[in-house]
Amino acid sequence: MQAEQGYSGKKTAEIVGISYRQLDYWATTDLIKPSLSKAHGSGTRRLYSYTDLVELKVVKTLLDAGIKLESVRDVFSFMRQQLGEDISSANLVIQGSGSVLTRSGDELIDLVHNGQGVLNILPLGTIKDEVDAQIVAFTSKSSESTLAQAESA
Amino acid sequence: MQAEQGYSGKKTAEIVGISYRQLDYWATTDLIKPSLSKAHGSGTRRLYSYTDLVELKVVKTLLDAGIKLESVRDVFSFMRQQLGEDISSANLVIQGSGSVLTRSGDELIDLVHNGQGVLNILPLGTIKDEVDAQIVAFTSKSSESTLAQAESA
DNA sequence: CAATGAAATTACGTTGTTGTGGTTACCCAA
DNA sequence: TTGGGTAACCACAACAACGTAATTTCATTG
Repeated sequence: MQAEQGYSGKKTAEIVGISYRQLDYWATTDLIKPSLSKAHGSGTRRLYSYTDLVELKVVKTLLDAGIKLESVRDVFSFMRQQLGEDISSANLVIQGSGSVLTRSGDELIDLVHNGQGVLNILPLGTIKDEVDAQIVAFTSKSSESTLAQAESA
Repeated sequence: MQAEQGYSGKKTAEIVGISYRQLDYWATTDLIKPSLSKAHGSGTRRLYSYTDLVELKVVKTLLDAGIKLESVRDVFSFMRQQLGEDISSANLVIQGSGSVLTRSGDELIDLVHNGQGVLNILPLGTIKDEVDAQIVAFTSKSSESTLAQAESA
């Protein structure tokens, strides 16, 4: 038996807390596509990676905060490049046109102090924690699998 | 001849930088209605106050920042009470469900530091300045009228 | 008072993001 | 190999937030 080879569409939607319709729509409209295995017709299966889960959760969080999906699309055009490793301590800051990833708290405070337009601040550490919690909650029944394994996807 | 008795619909839209359709839609759907004179049928005129202009500019700024109008409606349910006098130094902070007005910068920093969910920060001083600038720009031709008079509306 | 310009109203179309439900086609187990 | 389950796909409806273009009705000027 293989270890978790990623997350199915249905399980992904459950973990992230979105509807399957949303997951599907976002995939077909090129917002977030499954990086492990893309669909190629009816009957085929999508396979999402752990990083995909985090990105999807970011989308959901922004939507819950009242941001339009259209704006979320813009954010991800930028964020996809920067989103490398230690997201945990970073903050995503959206300023009208562009977006920034701040590593230290000081950077963030500077932005807030100088702030001219609207600032939108999203702590990524919290996002990751929530995803981890939901993974544990939904994978507990499926026997053997540690979080460490899950995140390596 | 009377001094500026408020702002007409068309002039208001120009000053704030929105379409007349938006102004109309927001009025008929009870987001922001003209406080000096409401419409009561075709041919009648709406009359907006200076405070109305600032509120409208807040709406536009939030829209430009990618916030859904539906969320803006929620914000104004709250903000309408607090929006009294010295807005200039205040910041509007939106946190998922509710909103807060911070007077000092320290309050704001605290919120950012503790921040769990998504924070949306809007400096109201800038808004007021922009409205003032546009009032001057559009009222210059209409002869006599100082900004002090305009703000007293 | 009548005409005219302007502003509110109405009507219809559009677009993006879903919900719902049916259809197709693959994957896997028996 | 052959079903059966399931996941992707498709079609349609709905809704909010407008754009655009008549159309009504007032306010004001001559």
